[in-house]
Amino acid sequence: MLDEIADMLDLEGVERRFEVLAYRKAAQTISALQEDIGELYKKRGLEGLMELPGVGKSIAGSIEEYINTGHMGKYDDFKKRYPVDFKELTKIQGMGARKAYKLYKALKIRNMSDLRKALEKHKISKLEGFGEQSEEQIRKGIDFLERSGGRMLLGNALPEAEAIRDKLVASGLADKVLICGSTRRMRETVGDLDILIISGKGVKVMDFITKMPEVSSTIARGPTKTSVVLKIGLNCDFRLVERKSFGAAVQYFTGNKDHNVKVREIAIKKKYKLNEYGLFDRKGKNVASGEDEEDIYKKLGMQWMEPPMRENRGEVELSLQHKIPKLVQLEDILGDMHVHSRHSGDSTNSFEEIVSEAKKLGRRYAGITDHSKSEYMNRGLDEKQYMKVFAEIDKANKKLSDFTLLKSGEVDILKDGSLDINRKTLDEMDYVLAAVHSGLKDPKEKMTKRIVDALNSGQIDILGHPTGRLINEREPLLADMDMVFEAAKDNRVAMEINAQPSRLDLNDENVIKAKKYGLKFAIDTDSHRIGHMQFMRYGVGVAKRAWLKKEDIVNATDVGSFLKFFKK
DNA sequence: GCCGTTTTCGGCCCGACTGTTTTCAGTCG
Repeated sequence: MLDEIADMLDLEGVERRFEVLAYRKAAQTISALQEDIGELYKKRGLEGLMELPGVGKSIAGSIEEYINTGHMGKYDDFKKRYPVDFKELTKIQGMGARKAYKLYKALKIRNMSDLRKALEKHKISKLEGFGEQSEEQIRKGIDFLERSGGRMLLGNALPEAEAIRDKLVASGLADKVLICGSTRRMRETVGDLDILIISGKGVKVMDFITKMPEVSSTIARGPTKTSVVLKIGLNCDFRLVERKSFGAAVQYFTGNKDHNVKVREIAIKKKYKLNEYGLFDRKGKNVASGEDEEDIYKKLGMQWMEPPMRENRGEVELSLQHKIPKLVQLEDILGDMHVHSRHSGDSTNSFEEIVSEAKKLGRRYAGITDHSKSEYMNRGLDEKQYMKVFAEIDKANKKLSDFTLLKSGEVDILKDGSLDINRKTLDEMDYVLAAVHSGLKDPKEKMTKRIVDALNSGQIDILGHPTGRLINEREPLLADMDMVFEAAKDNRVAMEINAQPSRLDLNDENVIKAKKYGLKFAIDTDSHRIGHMQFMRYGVGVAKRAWLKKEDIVNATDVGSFLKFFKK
């Protein structure tokens, strides 16, 4: 709502542009909040709200009003004047509030369905300020939205699943609860949640589930299976089995489908039958212990593997040969090479906060990677400012005995393939992380040359979020990844696996490809807030899906070995 | 509308890019 108020304020004219900024900032703070804002208000009242950065008396008042009454007067008033679904329409790439409002004024378009009708009649291209290409772009934007629609980021789905699991366990009604499906396989997006339960109190469990505050409606409800729609807009299937079937059920509900088909074929060859209740011989006798997934695989002559491998990408064959690799684990990650600090504009983290959180998470070093000067919006650093930050890092390190802060920067790769920070300053960095942030729509040839030139400069150690994609929001940049990986190999540049849930960049498929070139990887959180440092598990998920081992990861070693790797 | 303090007002980010124009508006980051 605050974001939409900002949209509508924006339409009021330039003189209100600072109010727009204020509302945007408040909206951002609240959406990044770990805690539910209703809970915060309950605990700390209006004062608690006003302590949030960017939330002052007026906005806090609006939030309070909304929590207490379900309405926000300011929002409602604006909506009367601008009866347009900006939230929906601005999801279309290239469509902002102004264009949306123009469409409303000219064609009375209020929402997506109005817009579709206008597109069908080719009305858009005839409007002043719009043309054939604009119409086509809008059409493409809607297509993209639809293609990505329905699947939720793992980073949103997994915490929701965990919260539900924890409540079920805490209720005392369930003996065992396990999150299965694509969530367990750590897919980057999740179509629905699958939660498996062992309980002797089936009816009570299902009662409990359908009354959970997370649930908005019930689709189906039976003694062993209940399907609900969650308030976050995701379906969730609950499946209840007996203890003796748990292992088989976990295997079955974890998938994926193709993997399961293969495993079942193996069962048939061995004259067994595998279903979600167990592994049975011809006489119908359960031959696996059943309580444990590993035993199912073992009885089939297979080696158990972690769920992220189960995508039928050759893991079944490997498992039959007992050659499943030992995958990198979250605990192996000792450093976080991409952390923003308060020295540039889009983060508020102090060194003290970063160190304390990193230590809590078992890390032993972290690289400070504030934006470089081309990121005007984020008040990126110039050479002089970097040197100042480095001096502060030196100072901070003197006080640290069991942790090391490293000097780095998230340096911009400019349109001509050069870096926007001079060599002298880059040489002062312990390692250089570079990334493309602008001109993301460059044609393939140009973009490839740009990145390859940058890699060939010999000044880069880690290529940050190499494809620039934002899941469900922005397509990856066009570049010939084979040429990029080749150049990275020649220059000993590691690829980042950016663990931000909306990035996961490189993704699993690109990691598999890059690994064939013998490249190494840095799994980084790209933290802009302290809470982001916990995103590491999503990056490790990508690594596991690409079968990476500890040796493949440059930050799964001590700080000395990490630095040695990049010595050129 | 928020914030910090050189504190109760003045400042708040701004250039690139696109598609539309023919000098710019809108969007993005």
